[in-house]
Amino acid sequence: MNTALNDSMSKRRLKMWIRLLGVARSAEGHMREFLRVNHKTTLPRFDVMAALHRSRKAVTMSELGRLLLVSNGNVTAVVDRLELDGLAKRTISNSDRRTIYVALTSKGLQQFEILAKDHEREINALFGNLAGDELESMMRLLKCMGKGENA
Amino acid sequence: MNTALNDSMSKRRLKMWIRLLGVARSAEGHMREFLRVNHKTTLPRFDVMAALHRSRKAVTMSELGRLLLVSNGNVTAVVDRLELDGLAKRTISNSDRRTIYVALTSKGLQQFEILAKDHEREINALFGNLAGDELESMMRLLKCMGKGENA
DNA sequence: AAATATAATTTTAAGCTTGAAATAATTTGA
DNA sequence: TCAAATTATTTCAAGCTTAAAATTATATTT
Repeated sequence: MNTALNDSMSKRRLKMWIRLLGVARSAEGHMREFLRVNHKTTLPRFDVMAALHRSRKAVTMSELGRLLLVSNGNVTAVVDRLELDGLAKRTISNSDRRTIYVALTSKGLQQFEILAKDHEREINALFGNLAGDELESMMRLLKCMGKGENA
Repeated sequence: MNTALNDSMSKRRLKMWIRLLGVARSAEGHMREFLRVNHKTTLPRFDVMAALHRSRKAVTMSELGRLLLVSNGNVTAVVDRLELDGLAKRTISNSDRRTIYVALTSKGLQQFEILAKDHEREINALFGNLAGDELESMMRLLKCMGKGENA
C-alpha cells in the first residue's frame, strides 16, 4: 500500500471522528439542557425510560445495559433513582431469582409519553437542516460505520 | 406543510440521531478501553492533552472548556489530575491575574506524542471500512448538522 | 474613589460512569 | 451429589460531569 495515501486516509478518518464527536456532544448538551429546563429530568434517565418504553415487554438489568451501551453498575444507579421517584419498578423473575425485570410504572409511562413527544420535536428542530436525501445518506453511512465494530 | 410528511421526517431525524449516538458511544467505549489497557489513561485526560497539544500556544481554562464542550468545573478537575501527574502545568497570566494558562509539560508533550500516534492508528482501524468518498460525504453531512446549532 | 457590573476560575453537592470485587443463584460436570 | 464454573446483579472506590454558588480580579459607571 501507498504510505502517503494511507497516512492521509488515517488523518481524514481522525478528523471525521473528531467532527462526529463534536456534533454528538453538542447535540447531547443541547438535549440535556432541554430536558433539565423543560422537564426537570436528565439524559440518562430519559435514555433508560426510552429503552423501557421501546421494548414492550419487561427488560432485565443486563439487557438494559447492553441496549444503552453502559455498565451494569450504571444501570443499577439510574434505575434506583427512577424507582425512588415511582417511575420504574423492578420485579424478580420467577424462573431465575438472579434476573430482575425492569418496567415503567403507569406513572412512568404517562410521564414518558409527554417527554418523548417533546423530545422528538426538539430533535427534529435541532437537525431540521438535514433534508430527506441527506438523512438517507447519513443513515447509510452510520450503518456502515457500525459494521466495522469488532469490540 | 403536509403533516404526514412532516411526521415522517421527524421520526427519521430521531432515528438518525439515535443511530448517531449509538455509533459515537460505541466508538467512545472502544477508545476508552483502548486508552485504559494500552496507555493506562482515560478519554477525558486524552481530550485535554490533545486540545493543549493542538493549539500551540498556552490556553486558558475557559478556552479549554469551550474547545471540549465541557463545563468549567470539569476542566478544573481534569487539569488538577494532569498537573498532579506532572503532565500539564498552570501559569497565571501577568496581565490579568484571573486568567490561568494551561500547557503540557515536556513530560506531557513527550507522552502525548506517543499516545496520539497510537490513538490515530486505532481510530483508523475502527473506521477502516469508510472509504475516501464516504469520508467525504460524512464530513459534509456533519458540517451541515453543525450549522443548525443555535445553542 | 467607591459602588456596581462583569469575567475567570474554583468549590460544592449531586448525579453519572466505569471497572473490579463481592453476592447470590444457577448450571455444569466429575 | 457436590465442587467448580458461569451468570445476574449490586456494591464500591475513583474519576467524570454538571449547574450553581463562591472567590477573586478587572472593568465600568457614577
